[in-house]
Parts: sequence; C-alpha cells; structure tokens
Amino acid sequence: MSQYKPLEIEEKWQERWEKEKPFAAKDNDNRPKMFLAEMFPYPSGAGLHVGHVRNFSIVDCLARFYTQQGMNVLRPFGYDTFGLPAENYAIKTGISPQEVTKTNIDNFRKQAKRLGYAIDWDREINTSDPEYYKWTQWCFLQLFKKGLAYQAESYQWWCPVDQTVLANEQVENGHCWRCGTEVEKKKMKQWFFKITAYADELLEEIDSLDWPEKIKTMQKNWIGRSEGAELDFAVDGSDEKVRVFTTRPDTLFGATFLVLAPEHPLIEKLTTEKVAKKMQKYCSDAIKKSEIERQENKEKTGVFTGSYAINPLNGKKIPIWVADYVLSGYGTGAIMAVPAHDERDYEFAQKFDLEIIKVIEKPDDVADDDACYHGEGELVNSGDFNGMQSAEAREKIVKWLKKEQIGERKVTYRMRDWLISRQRYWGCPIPIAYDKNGEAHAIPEDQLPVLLPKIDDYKPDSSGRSALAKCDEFLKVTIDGEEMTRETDTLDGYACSSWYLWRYTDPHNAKEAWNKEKVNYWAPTDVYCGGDHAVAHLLYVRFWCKFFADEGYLDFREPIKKLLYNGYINAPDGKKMSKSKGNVIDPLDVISSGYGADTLRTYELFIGPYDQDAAWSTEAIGGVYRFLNRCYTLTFDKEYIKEDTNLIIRNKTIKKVTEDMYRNYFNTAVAAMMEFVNELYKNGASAEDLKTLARLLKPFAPHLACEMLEKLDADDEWPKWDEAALVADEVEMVVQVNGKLRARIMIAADDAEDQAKMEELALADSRVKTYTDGKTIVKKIVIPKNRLVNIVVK
RNA sequence: GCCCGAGUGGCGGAAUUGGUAUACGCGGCGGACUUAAAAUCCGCUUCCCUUACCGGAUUAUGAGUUCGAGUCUCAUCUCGGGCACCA
Repeated sequence: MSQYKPLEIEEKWQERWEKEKPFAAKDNDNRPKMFLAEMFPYPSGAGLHVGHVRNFSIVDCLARFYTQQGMNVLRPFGYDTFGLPAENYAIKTGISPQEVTKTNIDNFRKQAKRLGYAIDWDREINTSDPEYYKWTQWCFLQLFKKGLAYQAESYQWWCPVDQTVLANEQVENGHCWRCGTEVEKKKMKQWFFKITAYADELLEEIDSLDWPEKIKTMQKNWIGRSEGAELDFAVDGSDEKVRVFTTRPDTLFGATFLVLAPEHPLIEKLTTEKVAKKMQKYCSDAIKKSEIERQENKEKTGVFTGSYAINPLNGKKIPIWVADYVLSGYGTGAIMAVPAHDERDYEFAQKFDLEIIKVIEKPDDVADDDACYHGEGELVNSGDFNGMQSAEAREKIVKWLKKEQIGERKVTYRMRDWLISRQRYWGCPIPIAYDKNGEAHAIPEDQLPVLLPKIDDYKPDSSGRSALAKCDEFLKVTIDGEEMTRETDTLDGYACSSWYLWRYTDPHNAKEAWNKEKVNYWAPTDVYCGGDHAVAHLLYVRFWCKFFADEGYLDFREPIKKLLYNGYINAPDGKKMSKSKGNVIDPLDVISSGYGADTLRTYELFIGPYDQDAAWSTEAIGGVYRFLNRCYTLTFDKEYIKEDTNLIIRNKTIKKVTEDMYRNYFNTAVAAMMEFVNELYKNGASAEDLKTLARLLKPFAPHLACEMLEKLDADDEWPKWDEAALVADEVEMVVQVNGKLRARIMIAADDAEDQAKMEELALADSRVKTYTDGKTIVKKIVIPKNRLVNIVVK
C-alpha cells in the first residue's frame, strides 16, 4: 500500500530543484527560444493570493510545456516594489520602506518556491534595488536628451490624501486609483513623458498584435484619434483670434456661437467690463470644481463674454461664450458650436436661446428621431457648398480654409502626455538638478544612480514637494563644478516597469541597462500574462519599446507578441475577495491543509477558461485532488498491464492535451487527462500509458509528475501522437431522419470511408426504416468525416 | 448615452471549420468495502411522460438562412466590462 502524500513529494522535488537549478535559461543556445513572463507582482505584506497563483500557474504551465517540447525557455521573476503601500506602511509603523520591502520579497520568494514554479531564480529583479533603478534613471535621461521628458505647468490631478499628482491613467472615475479619494485639480509644474509623439504608431500597430480584442479596443479608445481641422475665428473689432478644433468642418455654416473652456487664456481679453465680475466667478468656480462635480451636473452652464467672432465662411457675427462643458485639455480648449448637429451644443443653445441653423439634411433612409441630427448628409444653408455630401464638403471647406490661411487639416488625440513626477519619497529619484536660474540639468550618467537616501520622516505635506525636500545632503549636488539643487520628485512606478522585461534578459549587467545581443535574442516577450493594467502599463511598455528601438537599443518595435489577460478568482460567493469581507482564500493554507501545490495549481487551471473570472469552490478542488490521487495510485499501487490495449485513448489524449496547450485551453486539457485516467482505471494501465500521463501532467502538477517519471524510469519529453492509432476497427455511424437523430450503428472503419456503403447501411437499419417506410426520400446527405447520414423524407 | 463581450443542467463549465448538445468536475441519489464512519471503488444523474422501453422538449426570447444552427443573420430581453460633455 503506497499512499499519495503531496507535502512529502513536493518538499523532495523542491529541494532538488533548489540545488540543481534546472530552470536556468541559456543565453547561447541552438534551440528555438521562448520568453514568457507574468506581470511581476507588487509584494504586499499579505503574501501571495489565489489570483497570483492563477497568473503564475498559467505562465508556469506554458514554460514547462515548451521546455518539454525542447525549446530554450526564459521564465524569470521579479518584484515591482516602489509605490505607496510600503511608504504608507512606513509612515504608520516607522519601519522603513526598504525593510518592509525586503521582508515582503523574502516572503513572496518563499511562497513562489513553495508552489514549485520553474523560475530561473538567478535572474530575479527588484525595481527599488539601486542596481536596477540606476538604469531606470538612465532610461529617463535618454528620453530627456531627446526632448521626450519635459516639464510643463498646467492643471494636474492631485490626490489630497496621498499628497501627490497622478497620471490620467491613474484616475479612475474621478478618484485616486490607490486610495479612492476624489481627486482635485492643481496647477503645478510637473514632469511628463511625451507619449503622444508615438500616438499614431501606438494606434496603428494595435491591429497587428496577438492580444485580446478587449484590450486592443480599450487602447484604441484611450488613444482616441480624431481627424478634423483647426481654424481661426477672428474676433470682431480686435486683432485676436480664437482657434478651434472640429471634426466636422462640413457644418461650419451652422456654427452660431463659440465656446471657450473656463481655463482658456483669452477669456480675460474677450470679456467686456459689464460681465467681468460674473465671468471671473464662473471660471474660478468651474476650475475649483472637481471633475466629479462637473460630470454629475450635466445641466449646461455658461457666461457670455460680450464679444463676437466672425464666421469665416459667411462673415456672420456670432457670440463667444465660456462654458465648463468644453474641456481645456483637448483640442484647442475652444469649440465652434453647431447646435443643429451636436447634442451638447443643442442643449446649450436651447438653454440660452441661441440661434440654431440646420446645415445637414438627414438622408431619408436614416432613422434618427433626435432633435439634432449628428450624422452625415447633404449640405443645405451652406452657400456655395449646398448640395454636396458631408465628406466632399469637408475636403472642400478645409481646402478653402488652407488657401485663406485660416485653418488646416488636424489630427487630435484624447491621450495626453504621461505625467511622471510624484511628490512622494518611495520611488526612483528623477536624475535632474537645477541651477541658480532654475534651469533643469541632467545628472551625468557617470554619477548614476542618484541614490534614494534613508530618512526618518517620509510624510508628505501639502507643499507639493516630496519628503526628500527636507533632506539637505540629498539636495546638494555639484555638476561640472557648479552647485545645483536636486529634483525632489520621484518617478511614477510605471516608469520602473516599462523596461523590466528587457532587464530580465541581462539582469546583472553593471555597464548597461541591457546587452543588445541578449535582448534581441530573447525579446520581444513571446507570452505575457496578467489581469490588470489594460491601458497604463501595457501602453507604456509599447511606448518605451518604440523609443528605444528608435535609439538603436532594440531591434523590435512591439515588446509583447502574445498577451494572455487572465480573469480574477472571486470568493465562493462570487464576490471579490477582500480582507474586510473576510472571504479571502489563502493559497498557502490550501497547500498546507494537505492538498499540496500540485492540486492547487491544477485546480486553478481547471477552474474555467483562463480569461474568465471564476468563483473559488472549496468542494471542486477536492475533485482535482482525487484525480491526482488516482494518477499516483495507478503508478505506485496497481499492477501494470502488459498488453498495449489503451492505444486509441492514449493517442487521443496526447493530441487533445497538446492542441489545448497551444490554444491555452488549460481547463479542457485537464479534463482530457481525467478522462484518460478514468479509462485506465477501467482497463488497467501499461507502463507506457503512465509515462504518457506523467509527461502530459508535468506542466500542471510537476512534483507528482516527476515522482511518477522517476518510478517509471522515464524522461519528460513531450509525447507525440500517432494519427493512425486514433482509428478503431469499428466506428459509430449516426443516422438522422429530417435532421433528427434516429439511430447509432457500429460499422467497419473501412465502410466509413465509402459514402455509398454508409448510405446503404443507414437505409437498411430497422430503426431508420420505421421513419422512412411509406415516405418519399427527397435527399440523402452523407458526411464521412462526421460519420453521419441525414435522410430527408416527405 | 456610446463601444465591446457574454447568456448552455442544481452549480463551474465542454462542444476547435454549421454535423451525435450537456464532455470533465462539483453537488445529489443508489450500491460495494467497513462493527461504524472517513477514505476508496462501482453505477445513475438536462427536463417532461413512463416501472421500463418508446417518445417528446431543450443551448435567454422571437424570427430567418440551411438537409442540418449552441455555432451564421436580424430583432428583443438580461447580465458583465470599458468609456463617459473629447466637439
């Protein structure tokens, strides 16, 4: 009697892997390469959760599969350690972020090892390690040198609790992504990366990516490319001009007023004395108002400046208004309002009783009952352009504007530049210093890294500067003999994770961020797996990849070939797991309760399609344990049969599991192995059956599979199936009458190749005859591939 | 409001190009082993009618294309996700 004891088996193999390092990737190798990675975790104090386990297990399953297929696999691991949680914890407890991070990493590493992942541990990276962030700073300087890292003063998202600015991507529904506080707008001088310089390429190349449609659509929407025109409206009785952006130059004749955003710089000049006070109050209120308030109250508000502009096409005088429904950060911060064909302008015109002129005739075949038709059609009330279709009119009008030098074709993006400075301590210092005149200078590369000093008081304040501002030794720096003051902002953590995939290919390089030869051998990453950061991180890595390709450091322009976006694992009640709800399943508890890591890993891959959310089931995991137990029993506690009687199911299983691995259907791969095992229980298993089983099982339950392979004295080479062995002597033929299944007949395999024979056998069957007797056969359809006959009778 | 995605047993889900719907697992029921329980093993388990056989219905709803539809088309409903005054 031998019993499956997962905890003992797993300890044995993990010790062996620790000693023998079988997962080390080789930089120079003739085998085809395969670079896989999960989105590296933020090592929280709570340790691994079941979501990590699902994410890491998918990558591990593929890494082991490709290794068994004879590929040279790189499967590294690392930690994304800068960020607010560690710093906030430090403020609360007095334990330094450095210390907390070290403790958490040690715990994460221990737990990941307990799960038996095939990680090349010699390539471990940590973004808050000076050896790493030295090169993050180097990356920053390359962008700075090319003008793609710049400073600008404007209104920014500010989190009043975290006391720092945030990137657009970090504001979710008007709230801080970290602490959930409603964000404010604050006018500040900040650092930006010019991601918009790559907007077109980032958009165009999305279609070529092997990524989920969902993510691709989100990125497209985020970039938000709009084609249109920019044009000037002269201000009546003044030299000033108001420049507007529009996607519909064909509606220019219908522009009956202009609207400026409350932040617009011309407001003061255009506002007449009579309304100056009112205007000032309106604008300052609007700017102060949080974005949430602006969104919630969609009732249109606005103030007339008292000035008029001239519609360049028809010379008409139109009023200039200020309203907060126009956004300062998009286009030119001013619009031409066409109330007849834009819902928002229509609402505004209705409320303030402004002129509405129809200039587009709705085609008869378009069903649209809206008060204002916003589609395309034939132009009316548009002078020389009457009778043209929108598309033609657009072109002609823009051409005219260009000729008159008052406008031109223009492409605008919703995406803004990436705000990267943070007024917090626990981040990568920005390698910049200021001279006496406040001019920014790069810290020379030979002075990198700019070390983050150890301090006692991490607390941010409302000064708009990080805690580093209080550290005198840090502030002083000499560059080329000149005394300067260091930048005290730190980098957004997303900057640290925008290049880590390339560092994996050369993690210990002290002379450069990565070696060109190595990075171009391994990267781009073949498979990247994660369940978060659809627009932020996944857009930023693409941006940096294009930039470093332009600079000659990379030979590829897209960093990630295939993206697997895995779903969440929810609590048994279907709700999100959270400490406060007390419904958290701790994966380490599941392991130590006796199930072991193999059961946990296999269960999380079996739970459902990897890209769908799934609810944890405390009962269902027992089913996976029983399956592994049966694998063990077959190998260690049952007599092997001598005859090779399971040829068909064995080959079928190899084929199914192999094909499922290639299409990432992990759940059905496990189901196929379960079927195989059930069959072996019925028929008895040969040594060959069990070798096959262990080899197929290894990516899922590596410890048990190794134990089985050791007992069977077998290697782990991925098995191949024999197509010829899949066919039995006798096969089942299905007969339908009028599309309804009426009989299943066993026929010789040879007969199933012969349409006439199939038809003859089908018609001869007594059950079929019951349905065909006395009726006329209209049609007979024979599909040998499906072993199916359909007889149509009347 | 707009843009995606999805609706299959009591539950998680399977069905790869239009061809046997409900694989696999959970739960449930029955049995074997056991003094007993657990563990393990075997069998049944979409619904309706039926002791059983036979039969009928069924992939959110309604229509359509087809010899044949979970799969394709159209409409409707429901749920999930994303964006949300972007001119």
